[in-house]
Amino acid sequence: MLDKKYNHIDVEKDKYQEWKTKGYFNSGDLSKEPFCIVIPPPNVTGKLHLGHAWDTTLQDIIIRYKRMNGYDALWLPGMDHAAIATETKVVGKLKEQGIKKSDLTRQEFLDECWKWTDEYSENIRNQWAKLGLSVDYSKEAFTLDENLTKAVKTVFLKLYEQGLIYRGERIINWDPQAKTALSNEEVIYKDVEGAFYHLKYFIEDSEEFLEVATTRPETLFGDTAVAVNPEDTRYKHLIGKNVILPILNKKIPIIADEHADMEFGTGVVKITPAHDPNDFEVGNRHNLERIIVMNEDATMNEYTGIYNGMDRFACREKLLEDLKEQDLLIEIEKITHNVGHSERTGVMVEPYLSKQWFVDMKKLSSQVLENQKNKDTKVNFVPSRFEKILNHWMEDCHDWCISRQLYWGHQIPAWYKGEEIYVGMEAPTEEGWIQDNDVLDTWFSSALWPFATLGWPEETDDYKRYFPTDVLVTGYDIIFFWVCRMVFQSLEFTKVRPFKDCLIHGLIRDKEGRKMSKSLGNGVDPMDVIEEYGCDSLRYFITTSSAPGQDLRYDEEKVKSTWNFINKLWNASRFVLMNIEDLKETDLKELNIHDKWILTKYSETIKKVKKHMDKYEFNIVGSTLYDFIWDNFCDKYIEMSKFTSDTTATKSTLYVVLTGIIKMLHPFMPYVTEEIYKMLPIKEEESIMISNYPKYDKKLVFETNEVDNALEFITLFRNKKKELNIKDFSIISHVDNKEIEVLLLNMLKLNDKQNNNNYELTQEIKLNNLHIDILYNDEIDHELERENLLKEKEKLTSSIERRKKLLSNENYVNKAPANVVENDCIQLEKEEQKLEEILSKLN
RNA sequence: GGGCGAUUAGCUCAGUUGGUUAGAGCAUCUGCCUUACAAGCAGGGGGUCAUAGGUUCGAGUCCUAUAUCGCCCACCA
Repeated sequence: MLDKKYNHIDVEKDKYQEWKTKGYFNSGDLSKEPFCIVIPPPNVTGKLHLGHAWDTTLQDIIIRYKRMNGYDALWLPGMDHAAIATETKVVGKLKEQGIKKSDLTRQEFLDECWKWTDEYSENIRNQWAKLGLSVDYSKEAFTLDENLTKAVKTVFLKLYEQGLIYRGERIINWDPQAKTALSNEEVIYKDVEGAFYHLKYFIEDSEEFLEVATTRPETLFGDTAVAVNPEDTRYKHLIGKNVILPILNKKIPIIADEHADMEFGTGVVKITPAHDPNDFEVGNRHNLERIIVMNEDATMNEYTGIYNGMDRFACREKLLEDLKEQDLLIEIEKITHNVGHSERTGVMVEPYLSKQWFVDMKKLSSQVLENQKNKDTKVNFVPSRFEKILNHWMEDCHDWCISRQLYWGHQIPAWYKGEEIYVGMEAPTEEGWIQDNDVLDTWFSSALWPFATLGWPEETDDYKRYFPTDVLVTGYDIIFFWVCRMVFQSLEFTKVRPFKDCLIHGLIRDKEGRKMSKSLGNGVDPMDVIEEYGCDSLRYFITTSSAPGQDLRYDEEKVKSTWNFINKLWNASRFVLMNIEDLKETDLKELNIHDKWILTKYSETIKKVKKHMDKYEFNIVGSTLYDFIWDNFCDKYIEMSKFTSDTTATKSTLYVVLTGIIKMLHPFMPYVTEEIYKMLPIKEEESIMISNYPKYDKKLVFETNEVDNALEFITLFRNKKKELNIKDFSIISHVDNKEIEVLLLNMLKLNDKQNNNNYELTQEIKLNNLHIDILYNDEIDHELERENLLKEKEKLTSSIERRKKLLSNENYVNKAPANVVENDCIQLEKEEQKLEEILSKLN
């Protein structure tokens, strides 16, 4: 016998281990049609948060659903080495132990990273288990695995051979703490308080000066020109002359370049080709020298004279003091401006001239745009609006800086000997070649994830069977980081899309709608939620509480209410199990009217649920099941079934519907549904996980009008009775249909109310063909009754008027769907009848 | 500057290709311990669907503006 209350701790105990041991998570049944999802590999940097719980639960729902629908479902798990993210963490951990990265050799440092990875990947696996995820561990991958490494090298080599990967000096985003280059996507722009520093650049052999405004005065050591707009009449005469660079007292030319905006500031801009991307372009156009003035850690270098060795910000302060002293500082104009920060270390990014590896994006991105025009081969975004993010990013993308000055990652397969470069799968055999020290951007390897994890570049059985994958599930925040890159790499190397569908979900927010973040301290640990409310509650809440693509506020009250729903299911199951203990086989031959009624609602529910499951509309599935289970099954059918629970038909119906319910809920709530399934007296499989999903069966669909009508009548009767405020009464039934009459008398508890005739008054209760009189003594408030009747009369009158008007409108009658118009007629008739009754009572 | 989303009950949100008088959870009010469940049951109340136009027989839904909030991208010497 089940406990009276659902206990999620007991229910969730040991089940995952059992499923895993029995091999239910494993794919590979070649007799079935394949279906594949690859997990977005979490970084091995920490623990999973609610966003992961959401993302992975969605995938688990899809994979369990497909498995139950007879597919060979492969959900391939894995993790990402997360180059800079992990390296930053490991550096931090070493720092706590008083060890600097530079104290270790490359290999020693990598050993530390592997230790970290082992520890954290085990944590993540434990969390996957806590979340009940049915991933196929036999296929688990890691971005630094041997075959992934091979894929990475192959891609690098092939792109290099095509000239789509090149090495060059460019202005890149430099993270001075991690001492590495970053891609544009790893830079986060934040509004910060800053200033425009207006400086005097004196014109050579003159008392006149140009007013130059800059937000980064410390870069002036790298100035190799000042630019004015060629059309700018204020300065035209100065073009070709020189100005004296403050502090260094060096002559630099005044040049004319479109880059100088006449409308902005003074119209004069200092040109620092080694420290600004626009200035770099200007420098190229005018053949200007590129002078780097900072070291890798953003301290000033020897080129800056007395400032050598100072941090960039300290230098700025001291420099401003010195400029002020020399009367070269005109004004400090406070502004807020957008400044780039490193996504991982949080420090201000320094635009910095550096020799790096880049991917030329022109061909790759145009392939994506071209492919998205073909509806048979494109990636289908769900919701479709997110396709715009992909297209937009592909239309306007800069070359991708892929080299990182880190240890943790795929070391770039390029070797140097003097000026020579060799790119290949293995080191050249001759002496004297030295491999590039740098590693690749972590997204370079994760871009290959969907096909590399399945064995590419080898034509493995898995690759042939499961690729392209069926659906990728991820948040909208990483479409341009990751989804875009998977798409263009896949198109280039496998010639097909990496996944047919791309299901996008939103971000998880706190109760006030703020992003969950460490700095706000408003993060919620999914493991805590699971502890308190159970995994099933969390999973159902998180996947059914928002429309596709919308953000979701985490609200503990709603998790609680989900727990209540599960408790409801639990108790309904308790009731059913108590009543079907002796059921040996189902027999739906001699059904009672209410059995037919629930079987019909059940069939409709299956149809609707499947339709929305197939469209990934889990919120609709959630509410459909909730309504069916709570309102129809529990509140109505179970109540009705109590009067026929000794019949095989009702027992069978209870069994069939409950079994179907738990199967449809299983993808959302794997644990409680398994627990209930195991207690069923008849079951097709030893686990619900491997049972068959319910199928819509026409034979279980019946005409249900009579019961629907009866249920409506029950509500009406209860209302009337309450209105009359009577305790003592009798009834006379005028119901013709015996089965319906029995149902009504049972449900309304009227069986012992039919024999007493000593009452003065009669209240008719009628609905369509149903009619029961209540006999009672006059205890009621006539005023109140009259008031209610008047209210109802008014309501009916206006509704009748509305309908009459509608129906007299030819346009409406001709153009609206027939069933809508027909329904209007029926309703109108009913309302008129009702109104007549009310009028007669009022007189 | 470009784009996207949101605006619906006190709160959090649904609302499918336009089709009855707009739904749910929580909260609230009334009455019930009816042997599956009081974390429950039976009933209520509560909404000019942000604003203004338009299309249509019919608009929460489609179109055009506007407002407020949020996000993304780009620019910012």
